[in-house]
Amino acid sequence: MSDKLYKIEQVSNLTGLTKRAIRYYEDLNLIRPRRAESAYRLYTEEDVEKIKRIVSLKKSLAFSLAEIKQALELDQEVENILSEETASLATINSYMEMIRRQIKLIEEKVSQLLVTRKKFEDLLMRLSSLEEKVRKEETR
Amino acid sequence: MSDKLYKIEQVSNLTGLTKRAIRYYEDLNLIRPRRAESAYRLYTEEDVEKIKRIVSLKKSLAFSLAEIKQALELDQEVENILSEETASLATINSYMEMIRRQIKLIEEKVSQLLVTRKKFEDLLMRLSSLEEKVRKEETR
DNA sequence: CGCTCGATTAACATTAACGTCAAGGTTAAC
DNA sequence: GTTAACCTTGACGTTAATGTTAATCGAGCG
Repeated sequence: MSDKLYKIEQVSNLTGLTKRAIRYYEDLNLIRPRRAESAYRLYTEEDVEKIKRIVSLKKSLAFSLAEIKQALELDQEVENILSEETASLATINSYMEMIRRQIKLIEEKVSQLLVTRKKFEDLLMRLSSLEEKVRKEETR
Repeated sequence: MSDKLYKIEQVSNLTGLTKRAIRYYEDLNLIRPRRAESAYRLYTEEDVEKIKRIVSLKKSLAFSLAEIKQALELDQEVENILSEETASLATINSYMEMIRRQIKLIEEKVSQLLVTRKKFEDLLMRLSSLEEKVRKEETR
């Protein structure tokens, strides 16, 4: 089961990447889809899962200087409001909303990173078991 | 006190950025150093702190596709080792070390992000107090 | 005063990560 | 069997974030 093969546009829909980006990732050897006789790229479920993992890792990246600037400006504006104490309720609430959005963004990145960390920790534990086993066999 | 002014090379040493990058950030209006009569840029302690904050935010980013590829490859190699069970102790230990390094990297990024989140949460609480105060004054 | 070191702007170069054609094959529906 | 919708491989364009080089100016030292 699950030997379904996808063409690139479907993969694009499934992953949110553009077709161009998907081909680019192949240039970088991040993925290696097989080919039909027609030379069409054919992606397995596994390929798609791998691309989704890449997307998730990339999302925990995405902090351009422009975004950093926005965050710092938001910070500064709020500091001004706090020191002047002359803002309207509407203004205050709108800034609170903006900050909440920033916090949410950060939390998404953090949780992406934690998923990745967990994967590595699992690998570490499994390697540790293997090491113990090998060690025992050697001293046999 | 602390009205010391730095020239660009000193700032470069203090922050780890190149002079070019520092000037570029000025182009983006991320920083606004004052100028000497000679047109030399002069940076206050505050300027330097701000730049350090930018660097820290940038570091919690830094996950290029090349790095993602490395991580995925490491993952794959380890999976192979685990399934084959033929690796030497030395191999196993070296992979464990590589994984530990990846985990450390991730944890650094996470803690950077958490610092930033905490700053925003502080702002949120302070805004919340201000809101309450304003609300009371309005219904007075 | 001249020399050297460091600062300035300007401008062109580069790398990553795609976007955007163009020219041509493929597939599926009618 | 032709047309529309999708695929392919170039190849050149673009944006962010710098690197690099050139030409010029200022500062401090002997």
